[in-house]
Amino acid sequence: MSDPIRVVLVDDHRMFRSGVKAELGDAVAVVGEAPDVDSAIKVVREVQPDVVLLDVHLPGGNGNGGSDVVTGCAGVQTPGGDPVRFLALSVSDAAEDVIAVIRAGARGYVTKTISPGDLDTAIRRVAEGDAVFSPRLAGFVLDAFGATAGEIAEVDEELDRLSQREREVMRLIARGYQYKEVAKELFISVKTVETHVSSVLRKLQLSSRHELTSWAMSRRLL
Amino acid sequence: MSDPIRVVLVDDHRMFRSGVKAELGDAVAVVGEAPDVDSAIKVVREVQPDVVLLDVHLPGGNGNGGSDVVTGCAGVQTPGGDPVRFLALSVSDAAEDVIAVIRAGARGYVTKTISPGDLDTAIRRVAEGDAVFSPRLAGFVLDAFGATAGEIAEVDEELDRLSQREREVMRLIARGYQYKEVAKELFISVKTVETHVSSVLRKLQLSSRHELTSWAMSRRLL
DNA sequence: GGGTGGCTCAGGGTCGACCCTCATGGCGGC
DNA sequence: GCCGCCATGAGGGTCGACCCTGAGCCACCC
Repeated sequence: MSDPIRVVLVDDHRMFRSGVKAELGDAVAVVGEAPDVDSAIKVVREVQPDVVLLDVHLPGGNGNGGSDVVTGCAGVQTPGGDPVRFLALSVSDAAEDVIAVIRAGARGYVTKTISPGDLDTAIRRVAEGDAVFSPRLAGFVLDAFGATAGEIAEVDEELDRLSQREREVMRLIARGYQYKEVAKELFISVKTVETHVSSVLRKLQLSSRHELTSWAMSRRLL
Repeated sequence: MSDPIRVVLVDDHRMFRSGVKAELGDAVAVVGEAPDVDSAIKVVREVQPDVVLLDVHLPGGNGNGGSDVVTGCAGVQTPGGDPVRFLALSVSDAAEDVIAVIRAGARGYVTKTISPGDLDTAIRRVAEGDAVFSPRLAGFVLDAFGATAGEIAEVDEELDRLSQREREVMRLIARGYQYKEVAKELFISVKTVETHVSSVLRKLQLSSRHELTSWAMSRRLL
């Protein structure tokens, strides 16, 4: 297995990161760690690892599928070099979490109950370009993707009409964040948040944040 | 600090247990581990640790407050020896989780985002009989227990402090009704609705209708 | 090069949410 | 009879939510 695989760990619990490192030992080289989305992006840019092992529920992410987490990282690929692969590591085995993550570009999804040996294997396979899923998840992952013939598409047409940024704003608003808080969270101005919210409400044909909350809940986006 | 404190770790994620051990190092002696409720009880009986550090959401527990986890362990005390203390370690910062755990007999509750140093301190304090809570949680823990004078009251005392009319208004507001709509529904003026809402928010120590919604949902009042 | 769409922001406006103070009348307890 | 709680409501204020217009920047596409 030539050189050890270079891995970046992203998880907001330092304890957990430490545990993964301890359990994996020399099997892989942990070349970076990050507790949140922003520093994750930075670290991944710097060290260009083979695999990013990341928790789905992160501060800065919305804890809700983590698509922005992964897509945020996805922009980080070096055109010339080897691609950076993402392996999601989550406590959740909910279908929507898994599908959102895969949709966002991750190559695998395993739960935190995985044994160190299996995790090692999963990391290697992802590094080689394979897709890896915990056995319990494999079934409905295949269902979801088989059913939609190629692209994910179709799943939620209304949601698809929103841009990435609009979706991020939408999720926070639906959760009860104030504009000011959303602005701080996303590092943009309150005015920009207003603009995005207006677009979201218009595109979804809703008229208030309360309806947005119901809408989001009915689609299990929260 | 004489002998190191003897700790049993209970968490279904081996990675996490390993991380805790690695981070705490020699500060405490991890004398046992368990991934689920049954083996936790067995291990605790065997080794009689000073402190049990346990995740709230465990297989075998109901993932819903974890009271059976802790009560299960609570029966394990040796009459003669030093008492075994429980420190809950959870990803959740939801009030109901915290209160259920405390109610079940735990002496502290910290979130998994805690730093190793703080966790060490928390373990020591719990071992000495103190109660320890993450700062964010301390507030409503005190509220919950101060308000109910000793035992957790059978009925919801906070809810009892609301008058009949206030409760009606509260329900509608929590459902997303606008003041105007509530007024029409109850045949009173908007100004009266405002007054009631203010009372409700003050009595429940909330600050917005969004928090009201969460509060009401957490009590299944919707 | 021009068009399109996404992301960013500003000014300025309406209206709802929430607060404080104040006032009325009824009802029950000390 | 006074006090306290409740229900009702008004006046007046601050601030957040939401809208419209307009605008600059960038990336992509034809």
